[in-house]
Order: sequence, then structure tokens, then C-alpha cells
Amino acid sequence: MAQQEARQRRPSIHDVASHAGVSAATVSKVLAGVTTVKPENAQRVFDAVERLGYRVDPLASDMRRAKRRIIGAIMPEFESEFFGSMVTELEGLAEQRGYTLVAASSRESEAREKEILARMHDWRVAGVVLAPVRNEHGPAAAFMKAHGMTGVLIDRVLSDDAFDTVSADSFAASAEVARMLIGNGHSHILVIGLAEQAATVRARLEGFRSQALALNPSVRIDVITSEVSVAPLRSSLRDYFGRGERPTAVYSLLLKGTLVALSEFRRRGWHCPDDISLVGFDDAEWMQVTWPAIAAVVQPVRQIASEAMNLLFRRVEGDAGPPTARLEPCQVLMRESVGSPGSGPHSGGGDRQQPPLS
Amino acid sequence: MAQQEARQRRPSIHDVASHAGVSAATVSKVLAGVTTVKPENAQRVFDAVERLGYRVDPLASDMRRAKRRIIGAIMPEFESEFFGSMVTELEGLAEQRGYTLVAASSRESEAREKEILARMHDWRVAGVVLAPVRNEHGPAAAFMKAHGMTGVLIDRVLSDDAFDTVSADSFAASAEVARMLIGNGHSHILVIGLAEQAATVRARLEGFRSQALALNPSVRIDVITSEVSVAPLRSSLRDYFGRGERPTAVYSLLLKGTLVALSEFRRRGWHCPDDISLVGFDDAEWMQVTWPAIAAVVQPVRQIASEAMNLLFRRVEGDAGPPTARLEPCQVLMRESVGSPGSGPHSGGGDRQQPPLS
DNA sequence: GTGAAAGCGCTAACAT
DNA sequence: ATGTTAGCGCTTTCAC
Repeated sequence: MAQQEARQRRPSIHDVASHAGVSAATVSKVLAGVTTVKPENAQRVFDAVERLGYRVDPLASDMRRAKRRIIGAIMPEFESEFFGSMVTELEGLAEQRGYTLVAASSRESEAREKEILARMHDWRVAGVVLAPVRNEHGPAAAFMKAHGMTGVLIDRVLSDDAFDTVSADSFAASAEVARMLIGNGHSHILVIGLAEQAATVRARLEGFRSQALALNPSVRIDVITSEVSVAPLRSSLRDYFGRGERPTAVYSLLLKGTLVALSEFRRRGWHCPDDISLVGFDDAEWMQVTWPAIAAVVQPVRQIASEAMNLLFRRVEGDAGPPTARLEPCQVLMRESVGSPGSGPHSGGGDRQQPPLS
Repeated sequence: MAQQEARQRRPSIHDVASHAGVSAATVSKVLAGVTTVKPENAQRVFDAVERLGYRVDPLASDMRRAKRRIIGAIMPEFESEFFGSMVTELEGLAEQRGYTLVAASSRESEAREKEILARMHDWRVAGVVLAPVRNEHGPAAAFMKAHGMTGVLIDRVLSDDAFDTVSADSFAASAEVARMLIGNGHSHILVIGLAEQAATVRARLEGFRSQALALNPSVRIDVITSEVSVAPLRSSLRDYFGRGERPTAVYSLLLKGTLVALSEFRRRGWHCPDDISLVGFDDAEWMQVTWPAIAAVVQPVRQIASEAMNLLFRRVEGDAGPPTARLEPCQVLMRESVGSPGSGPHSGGGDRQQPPLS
């Protein structure tokens, strides 16, 4: 008995037309808001629409129009807060302009990214918001260029000669982290990251390094990065600490690194910030409720999304100016995971100390 | 200079036809894999397709077909790991069958949920995977029924008289949690939740309560739920502890509750599991790297997604059997946040104790 | 085996 | 101010 009620044909524009006693063209005009229609007829159309429960078929409508009112969004993954809220934001912004957002996950694969892009091209989307797996020089951006697609590149990009780009200002944010750590007296800092070839991750590293060295030329900065996945990063980190290295602070250039660092600390029974300080690029909801709360760089998701959509629609509407490269400022949230080196256990907002009941 | 290369018309099936010296109908047949075409002509078609870089326009194709090869997915949010991986899974499964998944977020609003559904109806999607904001009795499911849409309901549902449903077996998982907590000697347990009217959350509560009482009839179970959002839950919890209530364990029926509980513990300087034990429904990546690691009920995302798609496509292909209600088993992951009451600080895998370097 | 013809539901010229 | 005509790009009878 489920779902078997005959799904009879939905009313088409012609049904409305005949019920209203006008032509389909007139119905179309009324619904498009053309004002040159006789008010009486317009009213009859509205009545018929109401009575039949008519709604325009957006696909049929797009079929006839020059450009389809669909925006494609390609994210490396959907599982993280960052990309999850990015999609939510983009969806809202697309809707506001009467477009539908079709989102797809490249699952951190450049091959898949290109395939998805091809599929979106088949769909003849009006534009694409691409958060590339690696950077602006991947095969996906090349595909977009080759096929004359309109698009914006976001997140893991800095600038491009063909597309507008929008991303967090990694360099500035990292410099800010450096100021805070150096200011707290740290002089041996480990930076961990993934995919060093991504321009943004490099910017995060360089922003940190340059500012740190400027403030304290004798600071020791160790760097551990891993190209591919998170597993080798974990083992490198394990080796590093296993060799007896004891930096007083760790700066993780990406969320997964922060998790790895935390779990390695745990494994060794180290606590933040007494035994070691920790800051991560990318914030997450849980970071403010764990004990200690984890300091993090917060990326301006809303601004990135809205700027990206602004630029994209400018292009969709035909603007052909030179591509722009936007960097949106981040916020650095200092939390309890950062202390001063050598101040020992139970000193820096440390363990089992009663926090203020604010 | 960006994006201005004239995006010349893409080759249509007629272009392929003329290049191959056959009719559009034949091209269509070849591409559809019809075998009754003369091999020689088929080859010429493939050649032309190759030379022109032709790809069928899926929308135009769907236009003519009876049913469009689009599946809609509506999730309450995209920001959590659970729904993020759900979308990823669904996307893959839809693709496998040659369908495109169009996902949308209802942002925890039933009003928006219904609007999105209407839009998907406009799109004439072949089917919908709906994860309703509240439960199977909301306006969205009613809309689907009223319009004869095909669909599956997942996650916050138990069973329905019109649609197949797939969700985690909340009842059984909660009973398992009860066994573990009671087994550890807890006799005063606080259960916290949101949206008590959601059938699944009620199942989580009842599964826990019935099993706990069966094992220890004198167990004290306090329940704090809040209808709307997370803020009132937080203040109720604050009041509760403020009154001097001191359960030895907290079971949170949903992820956000786990975060609230943790942050309230923090605020009071309590540590798990020495001061209080904690288990949460819904696992998250960070829970295994914090100290202590948080015990959690893991929902079988992949199974739910794949079962949902199986059922959905059965309907899409015309099956009209009675609706089924599937419950997929969860896994309960005990972690360090759970200890035994009264065993005091530093006893139950507690603070600053060196964990084994496994 | 293959192609001509007829649309899917809509909109944009062009007449009137 | 409105209707007629001609498609958008494709698939599908149904003749040949």
C-alpha cells in the first residue's frame, strides 16, 4: 500500500493556460513578472495556478534559457565542520539568487575532482565554486580553463591567472600565532603539517617562520610534514618525540594534525599546557569544551563563502575583468592549551585547577 | 582576460550525427548501448563522439525520459561528522547507479524542510532520502505522501505507514550502555537529551531506562531534556548541578549534549572519569584523542546509507510492497571517560596516569 | 537496421 | 496586450 497512489502527471503550463483561458506564453509572462499583462488576465492566471497547484519545472525552464540556474560546488570532503558550514553557506547564497546548489565531494582525490567537474560541465552549470584538493594548479582548474567554465577557487588557493580566488589569510594568521608563542617565551617550536605543496599550507608555514624569526632570531623551529595522508605524519611525530626531542610548543597547520598531535601527547601522558603547548590552524566546536580548551585559528567561513559567491555571480553575469585574489582575515583564539615554557605543572591554567565559574 | 574565451556552443547530438553520417536517433541508440546497430555505423558514431568531445546533456536527456535520474537528499545539517559522511556515502551510492545526488540542508527547520522538498518535487527527482528534523510525522513526510513522491526516511525515525525507514538501533544501543554503566556500579545516572518528542531519542531513553531498571531496580535515573535548542539544556544542567545533584555518570542522548556536558564539567573543574563518568550517543573523531577519550555509541553510517539507497531504488523501480522499518545495530565504544563510582581520583585510568604506549 | 516525427515543459521572438 | 511559432537537446515510437 505504500507509495502506490498513481502519481498522475503534474499540471503543465498548458493546463494553467487553458484553465485561465489564455495562452501558455501569457502564463509564462505573468509568472515571470512581466507587467504588460492585463490585470484581469493576470488574476485569472494566478487563480488557475492556485487551483491546480502549478509550479514551474526549473529544468524545463533552464532548458530553454541560455544559462542554467545551477551552481556547482566541489569540496574535498563533507565530514569536517569547515566544509560542512561552507556548503551550508554557499547553499543559502545560491538560493537567495534563485539558483540551486549542487554539491559534490572530491574525497580528497584530484582524479575524482576532475570527473565531478566534467559532470558539472555536462549539467551546464552557470558556475562552479571549487575548493581544490591540492591547489589552484591541479587538473580541475585546468579543465575549467580548457572548457571555458565560469568559476571561483576557494580555500587551498592563493591566486590564479584565470579565476578569482578567495581564501583565509593563512600568512597573517600564522604570523599572529608566532607573535603569541614567541611572546609567551617559547623558543623551540614544532610545526606539523600535511601536503606541503599546497600553497596555503606553505603560506601558513612561512608566515609563522618569518614572524617567529623576526621576533627571536635564535628560535628553533622544527618542521614535520607528510605529503600524502595522516598516518605517516603520525609516525614521523612518534619518531621525533621518540628521539627525545622536546619542543615547548606545537603549531599544527591543519585540523587533522591537531588531532594527531593531541593523540600523541595523550599516548605519552603529556598534558597541555604544562608539558607542551598546542595551537592548531582551523577551529572546531569541540575545542572549546575539552580540558584544556585548544587554541586555534578560526577561518572566516561566512566571509569566504559570501565573497566567493559575489565574485562568481559577477562572472556569471558577464564581467570579464582580470581575476582577483582575496584573502580574508582569520581570528586567532588563544585558549588554555597555550602556556609559557618552564612554568611547570599546575601553573598555566593547568590541570585540576578550578576555572572561574564565569 | 579571465574567462572570456568565447564559450562556444557545445556539440549536440545532431553534430555527432552529421559528423558520423547517421541520424540523431542512431547516435542515441549507440550511446544507449542498443546492439541492433550496424557495427560499422556504431564505430563512426564513437569516432565522431571522440573527435567532438561530445557528452550527453543529462538534463535534456532526463527531460524526455519518464523519470529524472536525480536523487534528493535532505539533511538537518551538514556541519556534523554524522551527516557529512552520510551525504558522502549517499552520493557514492547514487553515482554507482548513474544518478546524481542533490543534497540540501534543512538547517534544523521543519518549515525549510518542507520548502526544500517542494523544490525537489519541482525538480521531479526520482526519489528522496529524507533525514527529518524531528520525526516521521512532520510536515515533510506529509508533503511527500500528498504528492505521491518516492522516498526513504532515515535517522530520526522509527517506522512509518507510507515510507521505508532506516535508522540506528537506538533502543538496543542504549540498553548496552545501561549494561555497561550498571555493570560498573553506577546507581545514580543523569540522562540528558534534546527534542524528547523525536521517537528515536525517546527510544534511546527508554532502551536505557528499561535495561538499567531491569539490572538494578533501585537505580536512580534523572532526566534532563530540552525541547528546542541547546542553550536551555545547558542552563538546566547548570541548575541541576548547582542544586548539588551529583550523579556518578552522565549519558548524553546526542552529540551536542555530550559537548554541553563536557563544558559544564570543565566549568566546575570536574574530570572524567574520576569525578563523573560520561558516555555519549554519536561518536566523533576528536573523542578518541582527547584526554580522557570519550565513550560513545557509534552509528553505522555506511549501513544506514546503503540500506536506505537499496530500499529507495526498489521503490523507484516500481516496487509497491508494504513499507519496511530497518534498525541497524550500533557499536558501543567504551573509553576512558567511564569509570566506577567511588573509586576516587587517579584510580580509574585517571588523570596524569601514564597510558600504556600500545 | 535506420531515420522521420513527435514531443518532454518551458520561454523568447515575432506577429498581431 | 496576447497568441503563434519555433525551438533548448534529447529519446522514443513507428514506419520504412
